Amino acid sequence: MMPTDRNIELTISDGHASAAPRAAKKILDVAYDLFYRRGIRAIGVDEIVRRAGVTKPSLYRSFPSKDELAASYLRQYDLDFWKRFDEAVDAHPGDPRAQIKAFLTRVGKRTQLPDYRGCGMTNAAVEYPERGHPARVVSEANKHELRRRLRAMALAMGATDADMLGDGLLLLIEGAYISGQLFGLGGPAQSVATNADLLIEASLKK
Amino acid sequence: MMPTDRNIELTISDGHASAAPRAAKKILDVAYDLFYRRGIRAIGVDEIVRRAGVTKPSLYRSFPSKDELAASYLRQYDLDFWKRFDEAVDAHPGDPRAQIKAFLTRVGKRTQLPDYRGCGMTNAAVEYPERGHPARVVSEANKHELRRRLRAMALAMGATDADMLGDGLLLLIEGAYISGQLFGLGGPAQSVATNADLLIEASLKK
DNA sequence: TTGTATACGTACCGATCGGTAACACTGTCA
DNA sequence: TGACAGTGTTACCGATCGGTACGTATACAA
Repeated sequence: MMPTDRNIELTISDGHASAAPRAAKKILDVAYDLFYRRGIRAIGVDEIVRRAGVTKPSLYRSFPSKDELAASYLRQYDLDFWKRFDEAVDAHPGDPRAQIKAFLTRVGKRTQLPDYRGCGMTNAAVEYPERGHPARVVSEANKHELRRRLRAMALAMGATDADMLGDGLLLLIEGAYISGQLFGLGGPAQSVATNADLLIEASLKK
Repeated sequence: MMPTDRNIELTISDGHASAAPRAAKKILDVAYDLFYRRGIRAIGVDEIVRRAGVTKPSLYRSFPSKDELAASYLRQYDLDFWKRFDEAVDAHPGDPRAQIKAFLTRVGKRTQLPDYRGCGMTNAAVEYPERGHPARVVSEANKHELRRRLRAMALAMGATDADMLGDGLLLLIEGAYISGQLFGLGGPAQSVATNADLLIEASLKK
């Protein structure tokens, strides 16, 4: 769940590769944890710097604003998300149905953890409905890419209507993220992989 | 989307039937609209009273706190939600599959509206992850009841595994709420009814 | 007319919000 | 040695947060 060291420079300043200040990493690590677990709006910058053991000026030297810090958190989340996704994909080369099943089995397991808090991307989009908000922009980009990949995988499976199946899988995934944090242990999210496989079976060309 | 007059007394003070002050209704109406469209944490009590044309003491005479006002908003949302749900149910007596299809067709249409903001219950649960928060309590109760009813309907349909199908439908519904506000027009939520029907077909005893 | 209760408004509270100005200290590298 | 980047310190800003003490207006009953 924590950002990895080698990605910090990319995440903090959106691409330029100068050495990242030391304090910035601690700030982003703490912000990542707090934003994810308790929500972005619920956390003030004072709490972040306090728990990171730094001061506010250090935060504002590395991040232009709290909104941009939130966007940086989500860019890190994006990297972590695709790492998990690609692990499932790479485990079953050439078999998109097995890839989906592997990914969703893992999602289903994660939703059953005691303090599961859903998808950081999804949550951020709920917290910031205004179009163009820095955090929302990152979130929307992640979801559009996920949709594109799911539709491509549905096509590779030979679905009767690939876009329909891809979107159906996306709905199940988002539903798992949300109901995972709403119901906790024993909730509907545990059945996401099975339901997805049922939907896939029903969507293949006969 | 607005609370109805006849429900205000129930909603405001959680059951006791004394006459509700006149200002309380305006406050709840305005809070309903603002909380739903822009989020609970994003709206301050000052903005609510200003747009309601009243003053803060009036708010705090009818509602013990902002958190309780949020809970009142969700109690009203609960009434409105079940009204919509039961309209779809009543339109197809004795035919749970058609009931689900009717409800989801309507949900799918709503998600395509320009400023669709998802489900107020779901959004509130994302905004308030702390267990026991007044708003979250209402939200969780609503979702548990929805799960119960969906599972009962799946059973009435004659599903091979009714709980599995009921939970699958819940995942699709929550996915539609979220992706509706994430993708907007043309997003995956428009296909929720079709995907649900596919899943139902695949889940019936052969 | 007066008493009483209820609803409403003015003005204010301390705390926290995101964000900044100014300056001292430290380590690195030329 | 000197320059410089990064960090720390302290103190502060105006705005807004949720919430309240207290006086006033209005309605109805006696």
